[in-house]
Amino acid sequence: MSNIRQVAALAGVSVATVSRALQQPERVSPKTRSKVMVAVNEVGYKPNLMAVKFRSGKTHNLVALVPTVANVFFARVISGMQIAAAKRGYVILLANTLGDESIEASYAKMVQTSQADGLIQLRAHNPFDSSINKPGELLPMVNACEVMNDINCPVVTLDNRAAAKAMTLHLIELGHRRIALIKGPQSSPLTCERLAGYRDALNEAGLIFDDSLLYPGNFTLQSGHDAASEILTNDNRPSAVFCENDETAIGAMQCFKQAGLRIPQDISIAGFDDISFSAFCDPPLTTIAQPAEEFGQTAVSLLVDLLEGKITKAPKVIMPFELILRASTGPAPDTTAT
Amino acid sequence: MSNIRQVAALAGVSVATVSRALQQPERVSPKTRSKVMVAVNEVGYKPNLMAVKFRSGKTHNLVALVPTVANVFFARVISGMQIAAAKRGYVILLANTLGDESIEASYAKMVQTSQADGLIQLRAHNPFDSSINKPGELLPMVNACEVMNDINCPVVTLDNRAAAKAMTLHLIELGHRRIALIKGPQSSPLTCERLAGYRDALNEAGLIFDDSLLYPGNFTLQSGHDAASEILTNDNRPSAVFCENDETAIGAMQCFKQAGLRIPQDISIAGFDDISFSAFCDPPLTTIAQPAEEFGQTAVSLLVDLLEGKITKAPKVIMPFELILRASTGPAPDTTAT
DNA sequence: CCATCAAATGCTAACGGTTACATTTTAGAT
DNA sequence: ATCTAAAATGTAACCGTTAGCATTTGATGG
Repeated sequence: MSNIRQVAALAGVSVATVSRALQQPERVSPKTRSKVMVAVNEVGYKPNLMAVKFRSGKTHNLVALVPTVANVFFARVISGMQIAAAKRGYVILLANTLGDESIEASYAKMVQTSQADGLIQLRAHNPFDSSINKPGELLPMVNACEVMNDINCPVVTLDNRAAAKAMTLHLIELGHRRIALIKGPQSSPLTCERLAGYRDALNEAGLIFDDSLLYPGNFTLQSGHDAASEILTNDNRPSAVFCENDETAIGAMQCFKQAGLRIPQDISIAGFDDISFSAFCDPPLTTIAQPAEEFGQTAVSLLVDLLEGKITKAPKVIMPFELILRASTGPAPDTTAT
Repeated sequence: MSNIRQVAALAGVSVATVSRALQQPERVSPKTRSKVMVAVNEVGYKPNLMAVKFRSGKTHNLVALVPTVANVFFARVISGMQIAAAKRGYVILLANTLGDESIEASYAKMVQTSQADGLIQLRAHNPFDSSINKPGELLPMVNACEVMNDINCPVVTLDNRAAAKAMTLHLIELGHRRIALIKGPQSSPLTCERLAGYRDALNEAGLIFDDSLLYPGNFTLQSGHDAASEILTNDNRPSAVFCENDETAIGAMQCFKQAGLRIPQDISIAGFDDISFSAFCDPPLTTIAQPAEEFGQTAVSLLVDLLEGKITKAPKVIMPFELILRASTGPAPDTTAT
């Protein structure tokens, strides 16, 4: 591997001149510049960027803590992060943490060991150990999607409560009175927020909250399927099911259909996220669209701003959601009899 | 940010001793070691790994060129790469290339600029410029999933031709005589290999190959849906459709169902990849399971072996596939009449 | 008490760039 | 031709760590 000294020797100039010829060509005479370029090509010189990063103290790396890369929604977020990072000259170091705090901590340590400048966390948990805290300074981090409310860094999120309320109201307007909710993991704040929105809607419509209509889930296809078979055993079966994400809804949908129920004639199903598969279910799934790519882009953009000293206060960005009405939700069966 | 000199000063020893106390504790007396540890904790010393990497010339970073992170199959591969990389002390730098050769090239350059030690390419294209070629040396790269056959590096793949043949034979055994094929992108070798396997099966069964049964696709849900509506306009409609991946199959399935066809009674559908959604379709999708996570793990493992000089010849690893028979394929409609 | 040797520790030169500062060259004005 | 200022180039310190070699310390045996 050639280095700048070899180039300098070959071109018959000093290393400083080579460096300048490459970084600030206007500061070098055209003649020297071309001598240098010839030498560069001759030896196939490529600057060692590890040395540059070490010298400058800036790595231009960003760690992304993602609970599960294999989750379609997160995949879209990652995609957005990539785009924004590339645009601003940063690289994403992807960590598939499986929600494990020790894995998160080990990747967070990359920031403290100067391997990365900052971190994006998609889960509501501070991955840093306390040694990183500087009084009055923001953490070198952005918390997106599933966020903490008392964290000292920029935050990008969605009004999950309002979104869940909107969806529940949609089901209520269709005449549904008994609406099941298949929840996400207990530990996730998203689960609580969406549950709160669901309750808000019931309250507003004057419906009573019945916790026998709450079913556990964990955002996977299988958990949706399992919850659905539980629902089928309910003597007083709900006429609609709101699932806290699309995977759960798709899993549930399969179960209902295989049990011979028609969707939405016999039971309505709604999801959350609007992953690509949701538009290609049969019937297509009513859901809440989240701007997943924009989540990633905004998170990166805020983080870079923070790292480059362009912001000193931690903003809280609320992204918009959209109710996507498709064919999986319809009037409640008994509504017609009313 | 504290450095090793501050620790040394505080502990009253030389920097070399601090370094040794941390890297090879047995080479330092217990007394000194504890003095050093006290000082380390005192100043909150964390070694600057950028400096270490620069010094050692090894970054322990691996670039992964992934056509689309948002593709469920690739997401599984990435997950496998992560696991294997973490196990061997490497970090994955994820590049979402969108199949764009200039984006690939820009990330490949990270290897040549000492920002990464090696690269994993999931597409059949050499992302390096020729300057990296060393006579008689392997490229610092592993090519996985969709592979080139004349590339000077380890390769991890599946016998796509045999797999496609097996699936086609399965459909033929069910009595299907007219089997459509929804292809992947023209540019992908996978498309050709799977097509070849499809033809092999037809030949073996003595069926004639009819290229009006070939439909273009690009591995997306939408393209499956589009191809299916084309198929519906075919006067002599095929009784089975083999899709070159599961997304395509799921898109096609929706189209057929919405057109009132029953699956598999009216038309059989088969996919390729066995993504998680395939088991949760209605009906569940017959497909070819690929060991996606193992692809990623094996690729990383081979690459690390190569980088650490443990292999000098480029192996070609063929991963096993498995025919997963589910309910989306069944006897051909006219077979019953036979 | 000294010689010998091993263990422990220290000193310092790398690694490959960048950049502040010093020095030389060049061009323009007189 | 001479002076001056600007442009071009060179010199060397620096970033934080490691590791080879030199030196010191301490233990062992005679």
